[in-house]
Amino acid sequence: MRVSQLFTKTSKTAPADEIAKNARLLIQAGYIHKEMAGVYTFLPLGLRVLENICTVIREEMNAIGGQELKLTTLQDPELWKATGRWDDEAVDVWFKTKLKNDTELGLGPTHEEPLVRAIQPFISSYKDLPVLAYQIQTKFRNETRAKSGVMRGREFLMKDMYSLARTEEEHDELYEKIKQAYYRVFERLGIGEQTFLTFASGGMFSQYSHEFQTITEAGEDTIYLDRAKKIAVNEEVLNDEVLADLGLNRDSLEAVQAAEVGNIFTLKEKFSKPLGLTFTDETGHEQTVLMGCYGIGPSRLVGVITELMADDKGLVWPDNIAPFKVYLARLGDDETVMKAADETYENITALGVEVLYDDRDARPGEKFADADLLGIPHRVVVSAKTVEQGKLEYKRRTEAESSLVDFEALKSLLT
RNA sequence: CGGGGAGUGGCGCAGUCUGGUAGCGCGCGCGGUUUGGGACCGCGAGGUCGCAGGUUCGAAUCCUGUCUCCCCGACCA
Repeated sequence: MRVSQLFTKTSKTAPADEIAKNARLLIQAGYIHKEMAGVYTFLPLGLRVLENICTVIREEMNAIGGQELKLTTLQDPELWKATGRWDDEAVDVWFKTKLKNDTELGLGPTHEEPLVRAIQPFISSYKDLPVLAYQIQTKFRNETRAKSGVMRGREFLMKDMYSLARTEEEHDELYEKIKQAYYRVFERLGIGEQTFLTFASGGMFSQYSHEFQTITEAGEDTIYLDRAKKIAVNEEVLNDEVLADLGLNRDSLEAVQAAEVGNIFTLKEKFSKPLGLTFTDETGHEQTVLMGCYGIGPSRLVGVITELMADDKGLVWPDNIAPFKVYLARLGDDETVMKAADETYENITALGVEVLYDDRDARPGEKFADADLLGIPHRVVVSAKTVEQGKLEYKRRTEAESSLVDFEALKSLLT
């Protein structure tokens, strides 16, 4: 992609009405556009990052046998009345609307009910189980206060997986398998080091749920962390009984701010029972399916990764989720430089590496500043100097010094 | 929802207290000089001053109402 063709531009100033670092930088760099409070458009560069995150998640969900589907955004009140969750008292974040004929509808804040109803016709025997089904879908939640940029929106993207098991043992196995997949996801997204399994409230059906909390000042939760054991306890469930149960010592805990990037829940029969999701077991008896649900917020992750990695020059993306891997800056417009830069663009692209080629008639400082602000992990410069020496200038976003390399060396740095 | 702050060209801001018909920087267009960390000169385009009502000869400025945005708190299935 040529910068001259990209319709977004960077700005020298951050928006005045945002305080959250993630929103300020993502808007300044042209990754997102704020539509309303808590509602953000993903522009081309931002969408690439979001899609790259989704790709990592999909690969890991598919690797453990997850089957992707897409549930609807519009929700049928009758379905939710069956589980008692249509009532605003029970779920206070509903966006509700109406059909022309006055029938009420909702915009899905989560999807347990519709998932159960969509899958129910296909589950009748123990032979049909277990199942892992997931989707990546826009959720709508009427938060009283949106905040923290893309980390807490009213409209946001979520990956939600649902497990359907025959027995508690089977459920536990699935739960553990998904937990391990989550570790791999956060590892691949470059936040594995800062992300901790955290014990949180399990609701009515299990003692705990597990959150994946990433340490960042921008986070909304306070967690108590045992770094050596690599586990944490959410402030909301912290008490002596819980600590004893988890084998943790209060003195070895460290209180830190963290952002919830994933949450896994045991649901047991909470939704399957009222909605009649049952199967016939080996002995011919009807049993209720045991469920679990497992969420990751890709759009929130864009914000969390920004908060965690950005520096004073702008965004910083890990290789595998960057919108482009290489920022190719052409300095000068001599014919030889133009030709060399065009060739370099083609050569790197031919390696299967995505390049953002700054072919603009702009001064070096502006190109370097944009390369930094956009957070592209590798920068390559073609100029009269490099052409003269038959080399390319290479620098990582996170390093201060550049070096001259030949194409073969560059190739090994990029692949 | 309670408390606090703010809405003025695309972006960042001044002007509001003390009413007199809107200004600066960036960006944008044209011309020229420039070219290794956001260059410079000249010319130019661009604004219902959030919205509605009121006071006044006259309102960005005063009054009333309303909408929106941000922050703190509460809330977070």
